[in-house]
Amino acid sequence: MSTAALPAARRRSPGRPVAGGDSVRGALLQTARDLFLARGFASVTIRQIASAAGSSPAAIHYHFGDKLGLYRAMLDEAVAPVLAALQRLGDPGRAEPADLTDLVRLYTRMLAGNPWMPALIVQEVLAEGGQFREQFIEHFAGRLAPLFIGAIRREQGRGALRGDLDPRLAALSAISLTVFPFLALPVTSRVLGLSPDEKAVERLVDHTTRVLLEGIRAQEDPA
Amino acid sequence: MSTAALPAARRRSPGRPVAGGDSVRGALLQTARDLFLARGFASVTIRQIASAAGSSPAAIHYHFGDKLGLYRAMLDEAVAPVLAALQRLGDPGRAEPADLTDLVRLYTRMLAGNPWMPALIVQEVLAEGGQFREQFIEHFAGRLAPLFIGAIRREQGRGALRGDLDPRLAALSAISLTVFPFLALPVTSRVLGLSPDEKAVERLVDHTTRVLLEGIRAQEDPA
DNA sequence: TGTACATCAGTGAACGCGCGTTCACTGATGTAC
DNA sequence: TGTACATCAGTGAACGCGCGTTCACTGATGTAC
Repeated sequence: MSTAALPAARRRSPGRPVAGGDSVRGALLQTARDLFLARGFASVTIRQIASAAGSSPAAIHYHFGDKLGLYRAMLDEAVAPVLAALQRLGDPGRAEPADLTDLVRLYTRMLAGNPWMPALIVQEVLAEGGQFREQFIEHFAGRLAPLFIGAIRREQGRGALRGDLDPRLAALSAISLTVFPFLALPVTSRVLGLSPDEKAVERLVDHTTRVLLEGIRAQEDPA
Repeated sequence: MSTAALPAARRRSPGRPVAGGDSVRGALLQTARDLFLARGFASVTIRQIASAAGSSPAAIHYHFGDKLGLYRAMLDEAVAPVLAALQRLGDPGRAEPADLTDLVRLYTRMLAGNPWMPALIVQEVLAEGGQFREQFIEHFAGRLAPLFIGAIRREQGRGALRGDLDPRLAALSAISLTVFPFLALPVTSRVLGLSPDEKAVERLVDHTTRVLLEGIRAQEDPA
């Protein structure tokens, strides 16, 4: 039984790898996303990432220059497709601007479909010193907020929402109801027994939109 | 002009300090709270804390054993008074159980009155690997959630809230509307122009309770 | 089509810095007699 | 009330580890002729 001296795993030998294999670069990016977003920039070492990706710290330097370079590349790659979708949504050339229900539904599905996003928001936007806050404000929040406020103002103008409603606070409520359940899932799954599966997400969307719309609509019987 | 050799600040000399001075221990705890909650455990070094508190790394070892010991002591001290207040609230011997409006108002004021709490929740509860998640669930969330659900069930039983409402989702909405605005302040202050001053907090409470209560109350005219 | 050479995509080992921690020491304070 | 001594509340300097980074090298691949 000579199990003792077995190499733990097939290690890549020195020299340029044969073509067609899976790229070290891609493995590093994916591993970096998992580890950085779960535990934060400072808590993760490049040795941990390299080892989990089956590579070496030097490969990180080769591809990304340094630790921060890897981090930024990971963020760019993760965020790009979501950013593109948002860009299309805010396009003023669209036939019909999105209404409040659409926005809540779309935002909720975006969060549900990209499980790394809540971690990104917590670690890199809301936490002080987060690397991504400025970009997030410029590209996400700064674009979404006007869409919410615009939708509220339009429906308020039609008399469908209370006239004394502050559109900024109403937008805040909409975003709170939409985003917080995903941020708080590690807690609510335990104290409220909530789960993130697809059926639960749809029930959440229905509940949220109903609470929001009932909560801000014009009263039929003003006292 | 012999400014070059001036000592940067009055430094404590070796030996036991004279009595009546402000304690190094207290200064370390307060500085640790500011730095740890703003930037996270791993990003802050004990040299930074010691230096900002006008002390030395060795003093941290003397009082708290190690870095984690300082961190735990800081958490305990910060959280103790809030925990005590919560304990009184959940006391079953109280004459009247808190209703939903009371709970939202109380929770909001707790967050507004302890500006370090949102940072604590983001850094140490919602972030993966947060040191405080278990304690938070046991002592805060695990106690608050039943109070919210209880209040909702009671008002539902009276027919004041929609009968088809899931009390767990309604509690989630209440907590979302209450907590998220404080977590998101670094972002909303810039994209929505919101401020955390006292007047704004009171307007927020009024808005939130109204949206919530209108959003979940029984319909006068069921279709 | 061969072939020589530059380039590419990495590796393994070493380096220096700064981190948490520890050590030997200091001098004011509390206490027993 | 003095005084001797133990204890307390720290300090400054040093230690070792592990971190991000760098260096010299390797061998497959692409390209010019």
